Amino acid sequence: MAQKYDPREIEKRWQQRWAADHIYEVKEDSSRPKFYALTMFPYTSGDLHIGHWYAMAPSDVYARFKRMQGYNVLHPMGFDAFGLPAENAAISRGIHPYEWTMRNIENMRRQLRSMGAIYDWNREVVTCLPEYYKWTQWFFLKFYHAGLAYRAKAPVNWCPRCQTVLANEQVVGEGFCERCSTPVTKKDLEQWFFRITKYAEELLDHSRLDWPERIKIMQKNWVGKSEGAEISFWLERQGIGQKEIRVFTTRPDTIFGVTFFLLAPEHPLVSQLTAPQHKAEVDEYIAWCRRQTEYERVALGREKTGVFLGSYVVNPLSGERVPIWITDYVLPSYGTGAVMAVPAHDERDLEFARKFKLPVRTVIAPPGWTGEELTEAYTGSGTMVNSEEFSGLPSEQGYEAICALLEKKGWGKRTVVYRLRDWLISRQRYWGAPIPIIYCDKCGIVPVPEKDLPVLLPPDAEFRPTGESPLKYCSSFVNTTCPKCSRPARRETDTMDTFMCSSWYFLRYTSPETRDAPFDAARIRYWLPVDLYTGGAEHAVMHLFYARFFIKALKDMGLVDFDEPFSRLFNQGTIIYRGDKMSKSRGNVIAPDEYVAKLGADAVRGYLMFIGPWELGGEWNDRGIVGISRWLNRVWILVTTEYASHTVDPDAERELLRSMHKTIKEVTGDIEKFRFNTMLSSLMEFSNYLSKVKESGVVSDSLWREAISYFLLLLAPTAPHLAEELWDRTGHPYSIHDQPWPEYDKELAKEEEITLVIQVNGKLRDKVLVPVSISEAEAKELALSRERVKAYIDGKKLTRVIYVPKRVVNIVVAPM
RNA sequence: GCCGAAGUGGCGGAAUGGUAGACGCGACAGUCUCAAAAACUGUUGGGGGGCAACCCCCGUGUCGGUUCGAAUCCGACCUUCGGCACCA
Repeated sequence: MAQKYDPREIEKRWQQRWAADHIYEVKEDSSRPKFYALTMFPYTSGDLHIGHWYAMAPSDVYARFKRMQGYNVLHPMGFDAFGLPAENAAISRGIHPYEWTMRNIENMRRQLRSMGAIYDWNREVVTCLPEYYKWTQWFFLKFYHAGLAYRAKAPVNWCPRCQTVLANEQVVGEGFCERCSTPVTKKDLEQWFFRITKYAEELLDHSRLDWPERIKIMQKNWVGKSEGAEISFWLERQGIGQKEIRVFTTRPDTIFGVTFFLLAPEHPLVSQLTAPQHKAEVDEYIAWCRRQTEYERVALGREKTGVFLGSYVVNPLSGERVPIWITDYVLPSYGTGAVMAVPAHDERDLEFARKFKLPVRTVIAPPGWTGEELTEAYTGSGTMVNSEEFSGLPSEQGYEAICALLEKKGWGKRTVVYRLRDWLISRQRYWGAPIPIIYCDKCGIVPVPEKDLPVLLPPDAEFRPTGESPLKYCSSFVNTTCPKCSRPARRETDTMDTFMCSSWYFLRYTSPETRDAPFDAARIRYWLPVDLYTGGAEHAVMHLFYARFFIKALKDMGLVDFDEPFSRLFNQGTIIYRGDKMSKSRGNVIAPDEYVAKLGADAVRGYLMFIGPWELGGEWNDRGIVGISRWLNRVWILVTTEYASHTVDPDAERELLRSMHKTIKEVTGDIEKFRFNTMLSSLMEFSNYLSKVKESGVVSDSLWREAISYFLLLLAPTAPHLAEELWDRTGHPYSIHDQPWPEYDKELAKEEEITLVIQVNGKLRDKVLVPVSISEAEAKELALSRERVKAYIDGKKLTRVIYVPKRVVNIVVAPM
């Protein structure tokens, strides 16, 4: 009696053997082409759920496939280990973040091992360990010395009740504190920034990247490039040290339609431009704005607000005097924080004008305009009117003419503005890499010397229930001496955004043991850039964007010789369970462990890939997985029970060879396209077919053995344990995972006969099996002579006969 | 509001200009069994006709169009999901 398929026993045994033999250890090898297949590393939340497996199992299949194709494949794994949840655990449960994180890593490593991936654990990277974050700090210093890091005041999320800074993730719903549900406000603090805006233009260039179109579009929108002009409006009032205020506009051609002028409430000239009799009202408005939450301020469909300052600017082209207002819809951080308002041609300005009864003047005539008042803002192009000497020009020409005039007179210039802001990397938290800066009363801002790195997190910090940064109150950490003058000094207590850690982890995988540098330069040259990066689309504009910036900056510093980290990007979809994205906080996670224990990792891997196209994600279904499990079981029986050849039928042999080569072709193509669902369908069809062949026993023993071994090779990336076991049991040398990927023979894969479909007026009327070699004339003649077709064409006029080789004959008839 | 993706049996999905529903789940029927489960075999889009082998009509979110032929291409719309959102 044959042994039963016991995935638990098989998987454990092979995982141990592979580990003992180090078969997945990766060495640099210049004789083979390299392939760096990277999967986004997980955050150390504690448990991997099925969503993580959905990201990791198919990418492991792809990496295994490349490996069998002869590439030297680096497919590493590590842990994104700094971050807020660890600190929250410390506050609520009294566990130190380090302990909480390391315990979680322990468990996640166990889960990852059970998946049977080709991760080389010698290359593991953990971002919260000093040997890693030392280099995160080192990079900070590099950026600092390159002039890419600076300190500035910036608003942070502030909970007035907890008296503490909140990270964006701690602001929940419509702008409330996660802990006490108080509306969150803004508070200005000195913080560290990275000058990512310096790379805005370069970051727009995706031309050499094989990335999904939608991610590129999201990044483009994030950069938000706008071309326009900067124009100076003259200040009427003298004696305030400045004669003009500059605005940015994308529509200089509408300048004759300016009927009022807007400043952000935060604009530095507001107080000087406020007339005494308006001061009280202006102060009150500014105070009101400050009380607004970010969410309220930016909420759409909100009524426009603002106050008149009591002063005026002069339009440089028309010489017209227009009133200055302040309003919160003008953002201080975009453009110049000042706007020339053209209500006739801007929706927001029109709303504002209507609310405050300000004049509206049409200066761009829409096609067919006859001088009536516009009912809504016209933002398109048209003919310029009411624009002095520019009247009559098409607005596109007017744009150019006005820019030229402004530049000639020195009143303005063409310019480009980006929505992208500099990257705020300061976090007022404990569980992150400390920013290696010291403040000295005498020397000012002093970077920690490289030799003193890492600046270690103090293990004895106190975690307060309010969530205030423990570093701030940890005197052993804060108090230090100035590296320059040796006097008492204070350490920076902010830590770095975790996106800093994930901006370079893929470099560290190449040489995690390197002590004297963040990475080994020669190995970086060998492995980088990453050939294929896979992960969730939620990182489209944060992680992926920061990492690109990071690498571009390193390139300019001469630390690496490439300027894009990820040549190809692929986003898998999301696994849904009970109508929602799987997450711990939603309480709808499916743990892989019980399925692995019951049905085996191979079944879980297979089922996840069978759900549908990888990029679409899908709903986890408890019942669906048994289909894969049953199939693996049938494969087991197919291969482990003996084959008995009765007769050898050459036609059957040819048919088996054809089927085999067709399957190789399809499986190879599907993996390349990440179509793992149809890859599995092909494998199933082939195994179903093999079962039929086995029943009839019409092929030779040797051909049967060959077919089985090819089948196992194709199955190996998907079900690595089962394939290895069956490879072993069919007498092949260890290991199947060191075998070359099979190649198909075009000639053998070719069909000999095809089903020719015969249509009349596009409707299917008959089918006939014909040799592939059939000629067009033969096919047409055959189609017209078919009994069933005649019934539809007799008595009609034959107008055309269309032949599509190997597919269809369509007979077109018309009534007589 | 803008940008992007997607709508196909009871369900997941296949087919990206040429046989709609591959493969799998579920359901139904059968084999085995005292019985049940498991396993295996068969049937399974809807409607209609025939004793039958079979045959006909309809059918890929909606409405139009292009084409000999459309799930697939084009136009308008509806729905769902993701992202951005007062950026001058």
